[in-house]
Amino acid sequence: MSEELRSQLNAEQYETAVTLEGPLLIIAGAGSGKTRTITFRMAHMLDSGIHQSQILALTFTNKAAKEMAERVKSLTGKKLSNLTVSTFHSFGVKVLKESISHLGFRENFSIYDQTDQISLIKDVGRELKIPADGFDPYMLSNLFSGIKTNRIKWDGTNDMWRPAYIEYLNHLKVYNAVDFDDLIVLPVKLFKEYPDVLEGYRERYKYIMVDEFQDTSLYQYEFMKLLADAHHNICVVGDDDQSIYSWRGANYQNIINFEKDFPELKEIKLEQNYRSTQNILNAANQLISNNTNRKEKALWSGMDSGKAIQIYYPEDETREGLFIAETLRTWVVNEGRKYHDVGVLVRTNSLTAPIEEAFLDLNIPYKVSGGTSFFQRKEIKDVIAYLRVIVNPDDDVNLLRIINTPRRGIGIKTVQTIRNVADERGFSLYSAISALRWAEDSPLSDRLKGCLADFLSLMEMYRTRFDQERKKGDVLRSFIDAIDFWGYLLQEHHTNDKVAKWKFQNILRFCDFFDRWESNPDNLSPKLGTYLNKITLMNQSEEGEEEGQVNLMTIHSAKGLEFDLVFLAGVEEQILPHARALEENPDNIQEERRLFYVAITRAREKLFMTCCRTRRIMREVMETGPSKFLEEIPAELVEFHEPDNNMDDELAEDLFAKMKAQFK
DNA sequence: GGAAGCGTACTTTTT
DNA sequence: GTACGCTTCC
Repeated sequence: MSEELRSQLNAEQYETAVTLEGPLLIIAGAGSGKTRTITFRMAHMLDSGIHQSQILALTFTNKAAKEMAERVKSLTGKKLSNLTVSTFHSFGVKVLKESISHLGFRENFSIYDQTDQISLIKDVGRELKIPADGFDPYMLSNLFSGIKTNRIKWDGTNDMWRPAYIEYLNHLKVYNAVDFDDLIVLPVKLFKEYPDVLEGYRERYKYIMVDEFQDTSLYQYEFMKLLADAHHNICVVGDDDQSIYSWRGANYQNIINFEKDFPELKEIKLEQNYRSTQNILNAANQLISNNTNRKEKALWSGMDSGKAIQIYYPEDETREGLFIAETLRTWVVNEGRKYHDVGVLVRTNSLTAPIEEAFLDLNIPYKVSGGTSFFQRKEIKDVIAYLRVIVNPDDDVNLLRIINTPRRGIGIKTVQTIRNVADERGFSLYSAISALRWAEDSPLSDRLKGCLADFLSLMEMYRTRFDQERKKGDVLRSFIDAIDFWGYLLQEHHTNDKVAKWKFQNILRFCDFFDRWESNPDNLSPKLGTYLNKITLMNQSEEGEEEGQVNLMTIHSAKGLEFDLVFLAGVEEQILPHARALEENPDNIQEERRLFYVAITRAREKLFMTCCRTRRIMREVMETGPSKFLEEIPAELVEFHEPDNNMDDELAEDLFAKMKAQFK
């Protein structure tokens, strides 16, 4: 490694970056320069003659994958189109794309997100005539996920759902569809049952790196271990204190499994924090020391103690939003800072709404990450559903979504008839429609047969066009025109054509995304199916990295990020710790504390927390109390700003109204 | 049989 | 805000 790069790392970071062979466990405390260290490590690998195609780096979010790839590229100045940096799930897709036929699926399979999965479970319920009361598709989706990944066993309490689960699996197979869990579970199955497939990947990927290791599930660990077992060049980086995905199967016991499975490992701790002031760090350290069963860490910072943590008690969530908006604007204006250096964090997505309102009122530029993503919007999902059926006609869930959207006279009764035929013959709906189209003894009227025939020829025509034509973006535009989606939107929103216009704008944006993806030179095989699989795994529209915007997001999506100024809103009992998490299992208090820890350690210079005295939760105004986690932060690190009781409600209301008017 | 209109409940975190 | 269910109308 060059002297210049070396001088940018401390001793432990350097050791991490130059240890390329053998198993390596990095315990990287919050803000310890983890990303920098592992990008340097990858750069060093490339320098040492390891070919880019031999490296596999696995992350949890697309954002993290993208960032890591970009940083390695800019550090080395190389193009690196053969370097694999991807999420576990995307890597699973890649494996399945190549070899899923062994498992009885075809390579044009659909991926079902939780929404699709829930529609499928509803269909299964209807088919098995399960009475609606006590049938909770959302709960079942979690149960099935637990069963599939061995986190939950069948027992006396859930046994009655077994037939539904079996039916669910059958349907996936018939529809040629896989769910999110399958993206990990099926590759593992493939590796175990077809050793030559596994061998191929072991040959190729000689160096593996796993980021956010504390968030791996037992299944993902197995996936990773199968790949690494041949050569043992595996580096995992994690921090048990930042494990916040246990509800999704993450299990930081994997750190212990790793020590057991790779006993010759080298362990390095990165404990110097380069991010936060000493005050912020002390608060975080004190808080997290209340958790048991941690790996001991002594995070220290070379920085000044900095400002005390500020705690405010707004009257309600509207004023909380205004307080945050006001305060951060003052900071930006008075100290000449940028809006993008501010992060506003919340426990749940629903808490963003009042804060957004305040930002809109005061004209503060902001962006929300997480929440309902662009690709989850109804109009976009509809278009995607069409494309899914074009790629994979057997995909019943998506077929049902679009068969009568826009309306083409195929209603519930007709679908029911088709469903019966499909079930009788073990067909998918699409095959059943094809069979019924010309059938003499068809139970359908000629008019309906005509509608179905039109639908089929539309889909078939565009399947050919998407296959054969170069500019698929234009094919997509032509398709949207052919189904008259604009007319449909107008009709659906005849009371408010602004909504229709906005939705159509989104569709056009979607077409633009598609163009950009298609014309990206790194994109070796721009096939429609590949694109669909990619966006199903994409949470937010990666585009739009605009500067100068306040970042508003959940704590979960803030992991890995840092901001000069951080606001943590809704620091109240019931919210942080979240009531539902504790209800599920009182031990979850530790994970809630880790969430709080992650939130605090996002801040570099200044940290504000707000607890409302009352808050509207689902239309009801509730009295709320401050989070008990606040008591775990040493008082000398904190400045409390007690609510001003002299100011009565009306007066305050008036004041805020004036304040708002002033900035309109 | 299919479409349109209205009311109600929903929101813990994400690949 | 939105998705779903129920009722009513064509």
